[in-house]
Amino acid sequence: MDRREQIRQGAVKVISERGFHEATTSIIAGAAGVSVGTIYNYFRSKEEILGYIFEVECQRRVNHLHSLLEDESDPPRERLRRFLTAHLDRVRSEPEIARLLLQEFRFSDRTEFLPMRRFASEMPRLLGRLLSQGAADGKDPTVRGLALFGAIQGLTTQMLLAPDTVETESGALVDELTDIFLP
Amino acid sequence: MDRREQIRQGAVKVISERGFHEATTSIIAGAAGVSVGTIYNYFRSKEEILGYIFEVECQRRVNHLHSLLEDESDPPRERLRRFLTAHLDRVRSEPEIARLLLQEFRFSDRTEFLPMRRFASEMPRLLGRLLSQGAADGKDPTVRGLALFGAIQGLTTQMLLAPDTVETESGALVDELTDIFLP
Amino acid sequence: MDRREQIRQGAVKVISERGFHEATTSIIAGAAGVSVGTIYNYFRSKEEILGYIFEVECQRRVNHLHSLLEDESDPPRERLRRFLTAHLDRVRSEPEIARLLLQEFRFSDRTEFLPMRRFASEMPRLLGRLLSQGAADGKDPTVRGLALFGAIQGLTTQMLLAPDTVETESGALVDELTDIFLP
Amino acid sequence: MDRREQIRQGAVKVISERGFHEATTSIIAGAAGVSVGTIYNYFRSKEEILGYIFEVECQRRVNHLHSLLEDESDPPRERLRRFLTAHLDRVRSEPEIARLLLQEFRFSDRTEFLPMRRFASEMPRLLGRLLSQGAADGKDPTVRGLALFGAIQGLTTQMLLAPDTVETESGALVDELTDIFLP
DNA sequence: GATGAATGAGTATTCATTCAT
DNA sequence: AATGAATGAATACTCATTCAT
Repeated sequence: MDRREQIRQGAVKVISERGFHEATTSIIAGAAGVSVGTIYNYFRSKEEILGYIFEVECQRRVNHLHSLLEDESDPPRERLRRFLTAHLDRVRSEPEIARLLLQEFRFSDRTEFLPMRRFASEMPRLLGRLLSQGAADGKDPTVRGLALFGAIQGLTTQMLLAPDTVETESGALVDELTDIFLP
Repeated sequence: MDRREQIRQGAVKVISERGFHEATTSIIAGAAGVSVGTIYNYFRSKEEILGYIFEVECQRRVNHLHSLLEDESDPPRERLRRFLTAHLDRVRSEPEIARLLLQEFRFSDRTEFLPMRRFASEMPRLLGRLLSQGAADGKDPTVRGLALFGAIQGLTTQMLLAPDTVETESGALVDELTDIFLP
Repeated sequence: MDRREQIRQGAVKVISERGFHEATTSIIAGAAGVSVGTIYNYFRSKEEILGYIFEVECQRRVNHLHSLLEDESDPPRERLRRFLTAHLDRVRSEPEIARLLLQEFRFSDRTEFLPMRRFASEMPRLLGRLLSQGAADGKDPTVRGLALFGAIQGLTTQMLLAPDTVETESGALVDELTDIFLP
Repeated sequence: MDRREQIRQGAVKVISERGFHEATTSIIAGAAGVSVGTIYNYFRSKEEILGYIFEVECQRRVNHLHSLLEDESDPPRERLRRFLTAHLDRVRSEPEIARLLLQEFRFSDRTEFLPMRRFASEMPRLLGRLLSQGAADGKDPTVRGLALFGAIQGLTTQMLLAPDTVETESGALVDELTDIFLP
């Protein structure tokens, strides 16, 4: 039984529901099915748990985008659609993690939060590259990458906050976003 | 002297620097030039201060957008540019407030955080309306509004986190965003 | 009401009974008649309380010895007797403090424990000076000072540990000690 | 391999460096080259280890003094000198143990600390007997025994705390102490 | 016997909030 | 209204001890 993973899962559940600060170590321990002490056999601090959650989830997303960029068999437009679809699916299937990622982002430069920072700089860069493959107009892709990254966050936030206002089915959402950024 | 305003200003300074949770009431009181006790004569709780900050700042932004919508003398594209320019200027002149707004957003549905929620639903709606005035293609403007709102947030975040990666001058940024959303 | 003093007294009682480590802040607070929080309005930490206790008590003893040294109207032998008598009286009237001083002495060089260290170096020096006034044999008084200081501690310890084995009345004890060190 | 002894030695090292309370069982285990669990196969509790350390070290000292008392071939003065010399040598060669003995003495009457208590009552008694053999003045040797015992402790403490203030070589120290107590 | 992962009671410290002055 | 001392609930983290392997 992988304790570190077990604790991570308990923490995701609790933190996404109550926020990091209201998620006490003892509640996390309860949700993970271990005792408080055990948490500290696998993590140096409560914050390290949050850092680890980001590490795992961010890596997952960055990896996916990387693989789409390397695979050049499909046109960029198609690859963007695939990424957006996968993202929205993940939001719908694991809303707690999405909520946690959006909510618990920390500006802080503590090492525990480095993965968050790297994620926030890497994703826009990669998205920018994808866009510039699609619209080879020679422009600096930075701004468009950031805009797309932000747009995705904006839509995700809305889906989590007020799902009924974004009733559009995933497919249509993806179409619209794609049209905006790769018209 | 408007005590409530005085306290709000102290709180903005302190919270934007240290985050809401590390901003103790006594530090806020110090920054505001009042005593802890006085805070509680004007606010029911520490969270109410945060709520009030959002109320003021969000209202300011919503009002501006409203006025742009009502004034139909200029074409939508021009009005969008004006809004984006004003926004970026505000970020550059009051980065602490921008940081605070981005960082302290709460999903929670406590009444104290209602202004945040309303802001997060009102702004995309208004932005959507502006966009649909510009591209009267009959499509539901919801998604585009959310995307633009998110894009603005994404750029703002980056400007605060890593200003040197978004060296583009305000004008160019505005141009690019406008081109994306009202091509 | 002098809170710092009030807390010091509560702490002396509790620490002398249970030892520093078993004396929890909440028990100290209870004994002092204040709440835990109040302790931290007057002391930075639990250890600072111990430091303060030593500061007060050590100062008291050092001062007394100083005054005896300055007053040269009586012969050294008489002054030594007066010091010993005063010391034994204090042990009998405030055994908890004596116990605490003997028990909680810390080798540690944390600033909180500086008063203890200074006490442990100052007293032997002063006692040595007193002895050398009495037996002007030109010898270095260091060793005799330390020996006397230690002898006093030894007797005190025994009086606290097993009072019945040192049944000798104070006067006789003082006589014997004086005879040993100023024969 | 005598596990109990092995653990005792690890504990002496760790406790003398960090103090009993900061010496965690796991650090002791590490220093002893066994695992935490093993400690509890040989000791009922952490405190029992401390008790055992005192038992061994105190016994060693008491035995030595006993043997000096029984061997009446040398005059008492010479025997006192031999004891003091041996003691100071031991302090210089094993300062950690001396430090531990001085620092971790417990007034508590828990059985674990009985050896300390017995030591603190036995040694002065034996020292008193030695002194009374040397100065057969018929006086009760109790006080002088306690005084000598305390004096030895006082000098030892100083040697450990501030070795440079007691630069006198061992021989001279012994001479002075002997002169004081057996003039 | 040896191990070391799991346990959870125990504790110093913080800080929002109150209320007597 | 303004103050700030007093409050005590709340919480992260430690570590002696146990016990299944």
